[in-house]
Amino acid sequence: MKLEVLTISDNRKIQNTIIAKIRDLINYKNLEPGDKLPSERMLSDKFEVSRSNVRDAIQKLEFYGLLKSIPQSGTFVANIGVVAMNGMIEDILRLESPDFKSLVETRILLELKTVRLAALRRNDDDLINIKEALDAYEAKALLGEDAVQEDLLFHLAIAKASRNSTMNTFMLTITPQIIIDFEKYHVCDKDQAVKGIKEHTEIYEAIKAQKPDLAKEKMKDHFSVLYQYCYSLK
Amino acid sequence: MKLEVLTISDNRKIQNTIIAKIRDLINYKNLEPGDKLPSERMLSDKFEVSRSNVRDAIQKLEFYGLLKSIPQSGTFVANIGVVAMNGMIEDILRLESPDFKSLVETRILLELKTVRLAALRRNDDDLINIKEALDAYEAKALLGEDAVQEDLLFHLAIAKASRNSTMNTFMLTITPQIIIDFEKYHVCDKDQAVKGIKEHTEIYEAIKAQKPDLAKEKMKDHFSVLYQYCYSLK
DNA sequence: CATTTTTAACTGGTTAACCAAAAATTATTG
DNA sequence: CAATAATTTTTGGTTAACCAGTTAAAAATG
Repeated sequence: MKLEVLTISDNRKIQNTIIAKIRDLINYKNLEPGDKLPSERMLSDKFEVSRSNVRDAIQKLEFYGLLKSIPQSGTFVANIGVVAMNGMIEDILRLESPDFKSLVETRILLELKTVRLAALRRNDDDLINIKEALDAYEAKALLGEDAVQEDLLFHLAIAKASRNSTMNTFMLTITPQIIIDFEKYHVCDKDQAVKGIKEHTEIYEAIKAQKPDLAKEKMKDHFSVLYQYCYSLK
Repeated sequence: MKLEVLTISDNRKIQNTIIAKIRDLINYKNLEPGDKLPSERMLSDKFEVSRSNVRDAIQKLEFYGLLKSIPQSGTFVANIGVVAMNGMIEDILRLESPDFKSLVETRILLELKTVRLAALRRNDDDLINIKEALDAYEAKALLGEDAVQEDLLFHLAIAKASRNSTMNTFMLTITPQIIIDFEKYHVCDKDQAVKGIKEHTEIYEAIKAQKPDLAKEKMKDHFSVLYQYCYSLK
């Protein structure tokens, strides 16, 4: 089954139009932090779009912390000023979907940090989780089967042990696309999988021994191929 | 106007319940990548929740790249395997809201990279944007007014110039909460704002001169207070 | 019987009516 | 006239009916 992405551009377009209109409204009416936006009904009426579309746009701005909806009360402008509001909405409207290179670049940055933090902060439960992920990866890789998923679950287990919820969330958001791209571009082949077992084990041992610098170095080694691949793309 | 956060826990709870049920369904029915999920109507019927709730849950899983909805066709399991699917849903269900320390820690990590990339990749337009943000900050800070917003817009302009869409998005997602926390904890006081002008200018000059290492160093200096603040929290 | 055409059922998305809680307004009361 | 109580209006959230496109089944055709 092939997954098409036809309607997304249309959907984003109308959503972005509404977001821009909300921005204009905030500016025109000089709405300050904490002020109430017109009701969803009024907005859908004013903008001549469906209330669902208005709700979706509000939800997106809520995700970025710019608005806050309160049931049976209203939608409110967040406690950031008009300047930041305008700047951020501008950026949100221009956001492009992440390319592979940008994803990998970010992943390497994040993981060199999470592995360090994991070595510093991990508790015994974290260690067990990481070990389980490592074993699952090893089992799959030794069989010569595709182990991209188990690979990334190992890395996610480390991110979890870093005790940094923001980095953990970020890792979660980029992982699915990375898996898809990896399988698409065949980034990981068989012999790399076996090589990966050793590298993973070394990373695990460094975290277990609570040696942050060593853990980071081992992760760096592990990423060397990916690093080159990433920067050879363009 | 005070913004309460009462309903969120309830909303998340029911949404997470549905996500867990979708996970169980995928496992029970052995749905593989590309397979079609039962229709929203069937799910809302089976789970005994409203179709809106089902749609919201699907939307969240879509955000994390685990599902894909196609109009007039169905909702499909993404091209990642069951192992990654289970692991990621597990993590998503356990995701906690980001604490201030985790936000700042992540921000410092991201910005030490984006400023480097910006120095390497910035074009003339990027430079103009950064300069404008710098001037706006300077004007506000010299007047002794609160310039937290202009401060962060300067940093967002750098993130934009880094030409890494993923990091740019991540910076956007954490910025509003950082602004709110900064104003809440009064992280930036008056004399720091004036000191900030010099630091911002130095960062700008390094980016202009396309000296990545210098830019990173200047950003590090700029963050030194914040860094200490962050790690003194606990 | 294979192939094409037509029809019916099903899909996610949209719309409009409805709900309960919160605000705002009006009426009542001391 | 101020303070309280009752009522109406307004709100985001929910529900159910509807829409247009897709998909699968059935019928027609050679």
